[in-house]
This record gives sequence, structure tokens and C-alpha cells, in this order.
Amino acid sequence: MNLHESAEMYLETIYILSLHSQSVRSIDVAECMGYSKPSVSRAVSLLKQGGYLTMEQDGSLTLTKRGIDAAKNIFTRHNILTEFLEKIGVDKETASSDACKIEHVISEKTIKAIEEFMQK
Amino acid sequence: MNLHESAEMYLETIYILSLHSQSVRSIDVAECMGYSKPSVSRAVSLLKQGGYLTMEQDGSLTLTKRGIDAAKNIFTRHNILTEFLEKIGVDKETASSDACKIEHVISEKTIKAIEEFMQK
DNA sequence: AAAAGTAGTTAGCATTGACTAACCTTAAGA
DNA sequence: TCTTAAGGTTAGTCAATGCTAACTACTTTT
Repeated sequence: MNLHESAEMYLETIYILSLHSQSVRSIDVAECMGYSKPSVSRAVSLLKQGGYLTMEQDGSLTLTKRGIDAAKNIFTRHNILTEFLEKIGVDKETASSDACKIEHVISEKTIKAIEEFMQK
Repeated sequence: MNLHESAEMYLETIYILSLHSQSVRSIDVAECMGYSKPSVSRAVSLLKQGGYLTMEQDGSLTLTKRGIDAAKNIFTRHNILTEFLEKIGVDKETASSDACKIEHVISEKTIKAIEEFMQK
């Protein structure tokens, strides 16, 4: 299963929500992303199929190792990009929202280059 | 008409081709982008509808002022991003291919910030 | 002139990823 | 207990954007 951009966003969102809360449900994801319940329901079911998460009987979502790895990867990219954009003078909000779009399309090589640039 | 990412790519391609050739036809665009004729045909017809270009009887495409403006905007973004990525150590090919994806999603503010950064 | 190639279009299909409407189940309140 | 609310799912729709198959209209070649 190749992770599409939307799947990456769902995983990232679930991951971030789980950092701040014991339990993450589909409805929380929908609320956070501004999507409808059915949209999240379908996405979650695809992620379940792909082995990225499991759902308890009470509806709470748990990322598998695979899900956590993927989510962390995107989240890290997001943070590197945001930090970088802020460093070159972009305001916090724009930096984060642009990072959110760039994080899905940029190559590993470029992320590495930005990381190295930041260390100087 | 809000320009979608694909429309931007078509305009940019037509613009670049027109820099190197007297006449740009749909088939040239298809060849250049690796798309099928029907895909280009439909895209061109949408761009025509949107007032971004006209098509002569012989099939050659001419960007309108509106089309040129939009194409130049994307092309400029592309060049700024590519130059920037190369500057921080990304190889030419990766820089260009990443720029091609980022150019459609990045905000004006961020482009400005990168431009300013480059001037230092 | 007949055949073949070139360029564009039309029709219809697939995928991604959002939506609404409507339904089910379970828990909470009157 | 009956009703209501909350959360999740199913079914079906829509738009964007790619595709193939097949058609049309010219032009070129034999």
C-alpha cells in the first residue's frame, strides 16, 4: 500500500492528537481536520486495511508501529520545514500551513539538505 | 475560474515551449508532459474557456495576456525554488523536480521570503 | 485516387478524495 | 421506559485529472 497524501495527513493528525490526549476517535480527527464523519470513517478503514492502525470496540484509534513510523516521518518533515521557513522570515502561521503542503511532495534529499542547512 | 495545479502545469509548459519554438501545438504539450492527446485536448479546452489561451485553425496555441501572466508567475516560482534548492546543496535534477511540486502549493509570502534570502 | 499518417476531439472509464443523506448501536436523560 | 444524542458506517454523488478506444479532418505518400 502506497501512502497517498491524504493518508499521510490522517496519520499525522492522529499522531498529533494522540500526543495531547489518551484517546483519539474518528470524530476527533474529523473535528481537527474539518472533514465529515464519513470521510474520516473511510480513511480510517483504509488505514486499518493497510495495517497502519487498529480501532478498539469503543472507537478509539491506535497507531501500529507502521502507522507511528509513517506519522513521525511526516511530522518530522513538517517540523523541519516550519522551523526552516520561520528562520528565513516567514510568519509562524504561514510557515506551518505551507509546511503542511510541502511535506507531502518534497524528496528525502531535499529534506536532508534543509536539515543540514539548519544546523549551520 | 480558479487555476488548479494541473492547469498551472499546462500553462507553464506551453509558455516554456513557446520560448523555444514559433508554434506550440497540443501534441507538443502532450509529448513534453508525457500525457495523452485527449488529456491535453481537454485541458486546452478548459484553458480556452477560462480565457488563458486561444487556438488557431492550424492548432497552434497562443497564450493570452492572462495566460502569460499566470505562466510567468509559476515559471518564476519554479526558477526561484530551483535556484534556492541548488544553493543549499540539492542536485540540479532533484531541485528542479521538487521545485515543480512546491511551486503550486507554496504561498506568496514564502516565495518572497525565499527571494529575499537569496539576495543575501 | 487510395492508403497511411498526423493532429485534434468525443465518449467513456478509473482513481483519489471530498461530500450529504440516512441508518445502526449504544449511552444518557426525562 | 421512551427519547434523544453521539459516534460510526453504508450508499451514493461529485469534481479533478489521468487513461484508452475510436472518430474526424487534413495532409502526405505511393
